[in-house]
Amino acid sequence: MPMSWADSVSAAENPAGAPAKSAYVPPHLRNRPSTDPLAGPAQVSYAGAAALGNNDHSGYGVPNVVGSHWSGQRNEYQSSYSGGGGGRGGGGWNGRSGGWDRGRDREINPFTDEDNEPVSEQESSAINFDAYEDIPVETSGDNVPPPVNTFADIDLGEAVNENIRRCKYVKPTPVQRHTIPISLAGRDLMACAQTGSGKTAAFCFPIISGIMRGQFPRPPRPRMAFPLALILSPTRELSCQIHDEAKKFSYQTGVKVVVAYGGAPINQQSAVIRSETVVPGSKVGLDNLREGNEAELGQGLVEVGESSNYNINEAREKHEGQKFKHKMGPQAVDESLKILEDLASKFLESFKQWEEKPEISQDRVYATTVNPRRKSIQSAETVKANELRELERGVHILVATPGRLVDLLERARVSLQMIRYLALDEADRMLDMGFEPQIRKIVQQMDMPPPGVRQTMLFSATFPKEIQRLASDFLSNYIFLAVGRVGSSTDLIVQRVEYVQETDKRSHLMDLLHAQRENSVHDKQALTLVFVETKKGADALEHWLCMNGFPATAIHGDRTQQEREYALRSFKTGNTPILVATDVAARGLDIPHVAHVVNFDLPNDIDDYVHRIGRTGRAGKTGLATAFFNENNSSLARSLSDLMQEANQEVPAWLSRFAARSTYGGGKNRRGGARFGARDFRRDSSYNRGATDYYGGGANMSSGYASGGYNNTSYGAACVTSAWD
DNA sequence: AAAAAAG
Repeated sequence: MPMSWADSVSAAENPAGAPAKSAYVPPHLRNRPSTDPLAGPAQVSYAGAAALGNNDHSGYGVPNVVGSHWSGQRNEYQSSYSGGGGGRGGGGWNGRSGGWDRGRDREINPFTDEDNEPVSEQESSAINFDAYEDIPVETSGDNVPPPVNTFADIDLGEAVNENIRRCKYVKPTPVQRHTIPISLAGRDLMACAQTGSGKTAAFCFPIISGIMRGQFPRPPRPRMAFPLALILSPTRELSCQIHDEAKKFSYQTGVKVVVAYGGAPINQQSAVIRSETVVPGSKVGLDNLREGNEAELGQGLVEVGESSNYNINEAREKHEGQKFKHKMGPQAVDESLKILEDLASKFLESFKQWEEKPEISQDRVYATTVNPRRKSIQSAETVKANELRELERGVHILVATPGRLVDLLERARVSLQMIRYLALDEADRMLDMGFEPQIRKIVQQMDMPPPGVRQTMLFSATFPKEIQRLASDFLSNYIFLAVGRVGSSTDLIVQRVEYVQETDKRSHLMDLLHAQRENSVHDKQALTLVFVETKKGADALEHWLCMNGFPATAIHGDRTQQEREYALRSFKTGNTPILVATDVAARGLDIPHVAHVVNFDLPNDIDDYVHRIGRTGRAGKTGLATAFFNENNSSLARSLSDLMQEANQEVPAWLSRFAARSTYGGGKNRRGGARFGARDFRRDSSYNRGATDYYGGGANMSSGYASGGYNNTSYGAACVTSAWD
């Protein structure tokens, strides 16, 4: 067997004796259930797959079992990269003992912090699983691995199975049933499935499981992150959501997930400093400093002296006790102050750089934080520093938005040369005009292994043909999978179109909201999501609604990240049950209990419409989608009326007339037929003309749960809702 | 034309 691309890279980068040749396992050989379990703890040099062969989960729930998961061979490399396994003596975060281990042993349990009240028996039994019984699934491609019926049929490893149980996932969703075997077989995938169909788990499970069992070359450089898997998504909120999910799925597996995105800091990023500007001699505000999620400093202030002296004792005097948000023992305070010390010295270092070298240097992160004109350091950059630090401490799965990732790549803080898994969520958006150059840069122009070496999975609810063509550049002998739209035959989402002149929209909306208020007196949780076309429009409508006594908030891309997250949280919790949004909220976001989506302004693209209304009717619950239509939307008339017809919705006569009058403009031909978001473009005659019948198998149809074996009694489990997200 | 994504 010739040396693979990855082998040659790791061999070149790893002259120091990492067993590169035996370390790389090609995708088609990975994840074999028959893999010698002994290979786990003994040989894993990077991913720490101890959990695989570790069926007794004595470590679970017992925080201080040192090394139960990272008990693989210790060596200097592992110590310096990921903080090492032992904790005592060796390595640790930033050379201090206990950094990484502390984080691992006290890995926060993502399953306990659910802010939602538990789902009652009654409510959960109301979840309409029957709606999914007949979801059609279409696959095409070469040698498609057969779907599985239960999680038990899939060998994801005991640690992942445990997390599936903790998530209360009873059985795989249709997209999971098909996708997981495909990705476990190492195959590339283009999957067309509605958000809320369980696709995040569908690509996370195989990635996590693969990382746990795989053997990978060691990261060649200590100050650079070498993720094994990359998950890209088009908005910050969606990246966060994926990160949160992935944390659950990887809990206690030793697989480390990091999220990177732009904008203001949030808690999920491990250490967050907020300070507007930092000037020598002034105070550095530290807020919400977190290390391994176990220590939190609130509103602390640290002096940064002009003389470059940072007096840790002074800081201790100031901060011990009262100023911490959460009470921490002296040891925790001690550790936190070490963190402060480290941060402060980095600040000072950056000041030196500024003084000595006003030019911004590319690879010196802190240098770029300096604004020579204002003689200050900008706060956004301090965030980046923390994200970087998190990355430096080791990452297996990186979840990111494209802009920030490009930034990290240009700064050479992240290398993609060890990527084995690439997942694009909302792939059609990622490959449209706005994003495509960045995605191409990331996937094709940096150091990511090519298709065939890495495994690539693309997911979206919609997949226009042109986008499929673009996307096929990123894939190798892929399988196309289309899961029928939920609600297509079951009317889970009732779609209504109303003719409303531009000037009447507000009063019309008010009527809707009034009616809804009356109907849902006893159901305070009925949330309404109102989509508008512009950011300005979102601000204006929010203001108008508030003026008129409706509890509304708004989200759009011109708001700060803090505002965006605040709005989303406030909406989710029902504090402000009306959310006015631009398309930033159209895709992928999982907001339970959205009862009504109002297209105050219709989008110009029918696919955007599909994504927007997909925010309701989730998890088998019914939802309502109302659209305001007028002459300005005539280009959408045809595709909208076709879509509604396909979904067995009532199409008003006036809309049909609009449709008949207009040419096919605003939308694309929905080639997929009534029940799919798209079909494999390779099956189009234009593509296959003259070619051998490579995909000769054609489409394989299978009806969702036709082959049974399901235990219907288990459908009513609590929190099953989230299995679909 | 607008929105999103880096600052």
